[in-house]
Amino acid sequence: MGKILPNKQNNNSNSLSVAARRRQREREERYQTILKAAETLFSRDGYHQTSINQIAELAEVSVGTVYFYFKNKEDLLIQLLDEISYLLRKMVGAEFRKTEASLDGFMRAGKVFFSDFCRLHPEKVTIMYRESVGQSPLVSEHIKKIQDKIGSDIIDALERVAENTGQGFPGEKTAEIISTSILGIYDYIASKYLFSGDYAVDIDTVGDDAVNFLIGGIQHLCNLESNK
Amino acid sequence: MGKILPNKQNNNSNSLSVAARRRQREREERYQTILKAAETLFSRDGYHQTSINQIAELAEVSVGTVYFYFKNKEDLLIQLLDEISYLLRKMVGAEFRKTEASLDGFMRAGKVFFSDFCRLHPEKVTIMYRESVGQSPLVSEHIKKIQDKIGSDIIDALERVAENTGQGFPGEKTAEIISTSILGIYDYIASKYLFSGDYAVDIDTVGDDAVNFLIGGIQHLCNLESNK
Amino acid sequence: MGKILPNKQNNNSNSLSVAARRRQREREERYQTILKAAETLFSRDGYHQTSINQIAELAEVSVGTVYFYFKNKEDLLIQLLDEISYLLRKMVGAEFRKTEASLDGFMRAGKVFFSDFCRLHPEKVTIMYRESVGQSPLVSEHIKKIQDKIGSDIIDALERVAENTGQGFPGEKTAEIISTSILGIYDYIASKYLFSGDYAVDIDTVGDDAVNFLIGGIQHLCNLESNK
Amino acid sequence: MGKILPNKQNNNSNSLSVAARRRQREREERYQTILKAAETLFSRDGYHQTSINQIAELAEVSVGTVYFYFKNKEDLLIQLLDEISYLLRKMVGAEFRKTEASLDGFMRAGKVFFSDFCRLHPEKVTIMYRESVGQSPLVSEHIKKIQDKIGSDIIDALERVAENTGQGFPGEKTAEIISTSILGIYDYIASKYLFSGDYAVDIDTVGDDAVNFLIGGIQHLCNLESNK
DNA sequence: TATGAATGAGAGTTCATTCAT
DNA sequence: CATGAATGAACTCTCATTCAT
Repeated sequence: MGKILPNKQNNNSNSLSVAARRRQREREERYQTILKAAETLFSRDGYHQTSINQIAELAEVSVGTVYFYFKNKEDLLIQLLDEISYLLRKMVGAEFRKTEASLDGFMRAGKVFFSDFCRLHPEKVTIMYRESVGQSPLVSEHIKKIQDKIGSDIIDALERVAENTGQGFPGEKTAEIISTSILGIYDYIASKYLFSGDYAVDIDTVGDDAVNFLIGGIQHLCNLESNK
Repeated sequence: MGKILPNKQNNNSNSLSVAARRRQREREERYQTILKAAETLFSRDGYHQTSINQIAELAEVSVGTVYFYFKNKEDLLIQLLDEISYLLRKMVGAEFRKTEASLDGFMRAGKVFFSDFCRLHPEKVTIMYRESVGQSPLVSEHIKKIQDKIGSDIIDALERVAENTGQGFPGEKTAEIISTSILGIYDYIASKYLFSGDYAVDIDTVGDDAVNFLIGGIQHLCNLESNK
Repeated sequence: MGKILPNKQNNNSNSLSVAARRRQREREERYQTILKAAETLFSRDGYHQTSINQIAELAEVSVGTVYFYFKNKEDLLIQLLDEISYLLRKMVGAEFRKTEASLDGFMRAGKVFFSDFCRLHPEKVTIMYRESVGQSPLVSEHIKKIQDKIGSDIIDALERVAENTGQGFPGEKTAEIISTSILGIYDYIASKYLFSGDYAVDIDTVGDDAVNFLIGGIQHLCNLESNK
Repeated sequence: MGKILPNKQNNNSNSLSVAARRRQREREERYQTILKAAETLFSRDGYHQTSINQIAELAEVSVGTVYFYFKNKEDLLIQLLDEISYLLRKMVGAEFRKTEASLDGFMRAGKVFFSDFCRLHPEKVTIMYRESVGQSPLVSEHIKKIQDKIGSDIIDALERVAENTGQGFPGEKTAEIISTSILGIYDYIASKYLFSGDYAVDIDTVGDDAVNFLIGGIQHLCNLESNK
């Protein structure tokens, strides 16, 4: 993730001694252990209902150690959201890039989100979508940046598809609106069908319907025909 | 909203004395004053960043008075969400019922949401969509019920439209998925274009695009043709 | 109980109008209703766990009315303890006075306490013995007076018995010590066998043993022989 | 008392480092300091009249520290009662066991209670007997267990004495009733002559009379002759 | 680096008491 | 006399954060 650890030269050269390398490896493991503990608890109990003591306990380190690796509780959430959004963009983006920027790409990317990302990382989805709101200004600001980044991915994809098919967007903001709508659909569908135990449904089927819904929306707004 | 006030007979008969009626009216005013103060602060700073003391101060009452009218802080949020969702359903539902259960109805309902509800009650939208997540189990449970109610409204509307046009839904869960997607779109579009000061756009235009997007989604999933 | 009601002439003469007499009667009923409500709640939940609001609710009056009849919460407890101790002294003392100041009188008085007072008024016993400790200085002071009064009753009885039988007490404080011991026995036996649901025993049998125990104690200290 | 401190392995092995041992010792000292402060204030002002802030102030720690060592205010009282009852049982029981289970043992144990325990630890007696009633259900339950334990000690002693002297108890519950009566005597005598400043008497003399009183009671119920 | 005891501001909540009507 | 809404001081408890070891 390229996270630069505190007070540490990010020197990957092999000039480091064996001991130094071991220490660096251990540091990174600790960092991840703590982050994983936070992920587990934030997703299970929520950010505000989780205390640093609980995180330290689960990670089997002292509270002091948590504060050595992370500036404060907010930082812990921010780093977590960064990791999650990085993984999300990597997985979904990679799938889209396999196609030649077509609506089919949106379909495949959507399936990857519902069938792979949500299924493999339900806790990450919970945090991404549940702890992304109602936070302090500082965190809110950061979250907006993340969402803008993911939004940009979608807008870029939309524009390339439009270019490829020779179509355009009726309004200046249309691509952005579509992007925002898609994010809303992803969030609500994932939240409803993944975490509320009441719904015992096949996430694949649900994902298919949701993807078809948004494909329809795009076509309707842009007069595109699926090149599927 | 027909909220029954604490320790009060809900006696609407005119047998009440003048003094008693005045007191009851004052009680309801106080109740609304406090609720309004909570709305303002929750929407500006967020639920967790708002203290009961601040609410009392803004409402110009003592903390004790807040607790006279509301069981606790959670109750304050729940009553608020109830009032907001009641208003939302009333406004949007009334507009839909003006049509004869057609896709056009969805369009008009969507416009009412974006152009009327969001514009007139931006704070209510913030609370409805920002404080609806990451809360304690008790609140989460209540919120789920509210969302289910609104979701049911949409599903009912969808089914009546399908019936009217002689179409159907491909899958058992399709109507529910569409409903959930629409809620997601509403949430994200409203949140993005209403409260992030960066975007100075015409909410009407944005709303139009969003509504067209979801209309396209419905048609695509159900093979409906707009009877607009 | 001779409790003088607030701001009221304690005029029992028949010069009062019918209406005035009715009001006075109603006042006394209210007073008793509130006291009874307090008794019920204090005995069930304890003094500190009971609020004035609860008492008012159970008595079906407003909190203001409670404060009209009683100076404050402490006063409520004090009046209650006065009533209880008055009844206790009346019942037990009356029984003792039926005998000619003999050890037999102690026996009969003890039986009255266990078989009559405890059985008929378990809540009064709870309050008398459970709320008599751990209170504020003002209440503590009053309780000490009550206990001294009951203690004096016993000491008087002991001295009359000693006089009747020509015996004496070895030490200056002996009568007082016996009296205190008897009170301790009454308290603990009543508390253990009356209110802890675990013990399903015959209070009469238990009372008999307890009474015999204390009779033995008296004899041993004073070299008396039972004139039973 | 072998109280296990929070989050600590109860590792008594000498494998602990010097620093770790020092920290453990300091933790135990702090724990005792806070408990001692609570004892002082509870005994002087009563449990309900004492606030955590006062305890923290007297112990010269912060409120947070109090809550680091004790779960809550109730826990503080419970730990205190445990320590007191442990000491009481140890002192009185040790004295009784010096004799060969005779009435003389009861005498000596009684003297130890009045002359040693009460004189050395008047505050402990206050708490033991004044805060043992009128508490919340949770505390009440715990207190009942403690009293049952002490009661059992006495019953055991009584049964061994009866066995030694070839006597028996008239009823099934007699030993228990005697035990309860003795506890009542201890409580009332200690409370009256130790803490009510009005009585400046020799606790030894008072104790002697009280002990003789209960010895007489036992003999009378069991037809025992003192083997003194 | 790692620890974990200590901090203390601040939170939510209760409740005896008052007083205008 | 009776009401009950209003008060606000005081309480218990939490927890992010620090720092000496």
